[in-house]
Amino acid sequence: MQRLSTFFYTRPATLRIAQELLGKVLVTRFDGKETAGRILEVEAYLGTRDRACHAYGARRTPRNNSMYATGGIAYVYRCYGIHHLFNVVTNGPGIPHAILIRALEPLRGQEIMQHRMGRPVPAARLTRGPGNLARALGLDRSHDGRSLCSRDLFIASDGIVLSPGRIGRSPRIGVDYAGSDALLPYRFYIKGHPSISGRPVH
DNA sequence: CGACCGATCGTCT
DNA sequence: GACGATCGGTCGA
Repeated sequence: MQRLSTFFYTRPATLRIAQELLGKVLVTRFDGKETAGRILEVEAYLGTRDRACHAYGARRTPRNNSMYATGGIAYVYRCYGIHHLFNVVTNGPGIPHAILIRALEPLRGQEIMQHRMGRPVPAARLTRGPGNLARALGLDRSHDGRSLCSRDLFIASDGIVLSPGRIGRSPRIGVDYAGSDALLPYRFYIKGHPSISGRPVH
């Protein structure tokens, strides 16, 4: 397992990074409990001119402040008062790009994930959907702004390389309020995987 | 299968 | 005071 370096995240190529994150492994080691999952589905949010992005119009508030930091940190926010959504901040300082992680394939610590969900959950649904996976990995607002090159929070490559033909692409989910930007094809996923959220568009 | 609905609360207007 | 980058359950076709 090779941990991704700061350089991976700070490149000014968020759409490329989004695709490269597919197949990588997100790991948390909180409270001595290791949980890990392979990234199956992501969405890119491209800063101040993207209506679906929290930084649209250069909006900067206490909530989205970490988007403006340099790449390689987490942006975690609360959604609908219930869920936490985990993002990877990319690009250089002052450029508020981020990639939402939408689905994982559970690899390690499934017992711990089950316990965190607080109710019986089928294995395939444990880390399907951004709210579910954040909960399963123990991610919450307290991790906002944390480095993704930490001992207890990081993304690694285990050498698995996806052929381009296995990557699907579609508009982002749940951003109808974004007008024409809701149509931008900034969602990427591994085709045909049972833990993909929403409906794959081929 | 698709449509709809309630939960629940921090954030911003 | 309104609103979500969601989720799971329910209802009807």
